[in-house]
Amino acid sequence: MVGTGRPTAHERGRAESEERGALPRPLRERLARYHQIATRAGELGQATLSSASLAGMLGIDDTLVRKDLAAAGIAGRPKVGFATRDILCRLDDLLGLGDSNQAILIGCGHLGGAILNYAGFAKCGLKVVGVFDSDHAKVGRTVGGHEVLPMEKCRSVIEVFQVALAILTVPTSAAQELVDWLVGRGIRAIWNFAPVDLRLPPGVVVRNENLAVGLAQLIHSLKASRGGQTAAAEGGRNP
Amino acid sequence: MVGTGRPTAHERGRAESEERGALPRPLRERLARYHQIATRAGELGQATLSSASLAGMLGIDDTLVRKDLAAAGIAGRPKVGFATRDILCRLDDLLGLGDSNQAILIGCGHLGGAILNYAGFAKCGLKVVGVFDSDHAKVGRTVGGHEVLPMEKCRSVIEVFQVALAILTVPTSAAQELVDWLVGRGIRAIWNFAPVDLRLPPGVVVRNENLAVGLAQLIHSLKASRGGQTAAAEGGRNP
DNA sequence: TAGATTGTTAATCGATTAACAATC
DNA sequence: TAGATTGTTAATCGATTAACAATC
Repeated sequence: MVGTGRPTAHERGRAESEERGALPRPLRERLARYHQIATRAGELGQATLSSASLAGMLGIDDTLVRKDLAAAGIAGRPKVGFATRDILCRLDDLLGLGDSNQAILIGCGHLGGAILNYAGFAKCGLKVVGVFDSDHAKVGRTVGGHEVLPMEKCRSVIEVFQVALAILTVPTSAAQELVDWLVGRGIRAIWNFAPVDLRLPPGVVVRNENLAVGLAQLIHSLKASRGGQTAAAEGGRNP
Repeated sequence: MVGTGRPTAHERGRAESEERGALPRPLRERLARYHQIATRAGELGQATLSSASLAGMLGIDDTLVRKDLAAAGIAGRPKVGFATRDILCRLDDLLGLGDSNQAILIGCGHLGGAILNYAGFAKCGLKVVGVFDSDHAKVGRTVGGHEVLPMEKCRSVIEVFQVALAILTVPTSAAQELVDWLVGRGIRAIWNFAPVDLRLPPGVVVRNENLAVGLAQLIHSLKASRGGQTAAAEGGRNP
């Protein structure tokens, strides 16, 4: 940066996103999708994937796929394609999915229970080491193989396991206060399912899943396409 | 379009997204968020919202907020801000959330049950008129106030209620085949929670919620921010 | 009035696509 | 070889921001 004035929004944005090798968000989202497709292809015994086939599945240009994979450091072979194994290994590494990612889940309602019962997140290295609820009526139950613990034990679990990631499936009204407390205890990443945009201090990352916003967009697409022939695929991104 | 060649990808994309007033995706996502914030502000008795306060909550530039609201046809008043009621009414109308949006839900597992038990989607006008599962052991149960029906009855429910929207909470392996069938029965929009990118004919819209992709991105952000001071908010968008 | 806020145009920037070369 | 596919540079495009005018 040159000059003495305060940094512009562009300068701030760039400084934040470029440190420590963070990827631009659109690229990162596509990489996560390539990873998912490659996982399935691997299970089906498919040894290679062409940029055209990946592009077809995502509804994007095949040039973009090649650019993305090149940016991720994955090389293909002309006339053959990209090795499924290369894609998986490199993206596991780049996205950090190979490690064991320990997490706690707070709020053991229907959605919390659904997440605990879904086995697929293990492919991202997710390992839930504690499940909590402030409702003492729920404490002691077993959900998805996890015993529900009282909130009083949350602090020590975070410390003992050095947990960095918290999954929040609590009511909207409780979310912001809880997040502030969690950040104070050392939590560095929040997967938030409450329909509210949480504000966080620098150094903490959040993903607001916000299903209601997704539904609103889908409904708009539906209305807009009525009578037309719009073929639109809505992705699953969360800002 | 000029010339006789086949349309370029740009031309195709433009033709698809501009017909019948569909909004660019990033804009539409922000509009859905403004709607959500305005709903909450209204419940709290807040009569006006400034572009700066909206921008602060979403972590974006306030100029962008004013541009967005202007694009939506919402006018503000200097020194006062935008009327909460104006935002709500206009976005209800523009996004199509004011109408009753009838839907069916297929796949009554944990996630399906969580969706049926969440009241917040009613704010988007969502009304579930049928819940189905191919597992006969689940048929007859009541979930979130809905009786689970056998798949055999799905066809007639779609026809009788003229349902356009289907919520899919079925296993990945069943998703594509089921979607093909639903489209044949008249379904025009799919809210898909299976971690797979469904392919659809023109005229049908999909939103792939794909939580695993969201988790993968959050984990990457966490790793990338380690040691740094990255303040990143992940949105909840789905391509 | 002065000041705060909206409204709008021009500039900038990042992401995507087109064109084409390189390679197996 | 011929052909299919990857790799890369330049052009394009859309979205965002900066600058500033307008308004209450």
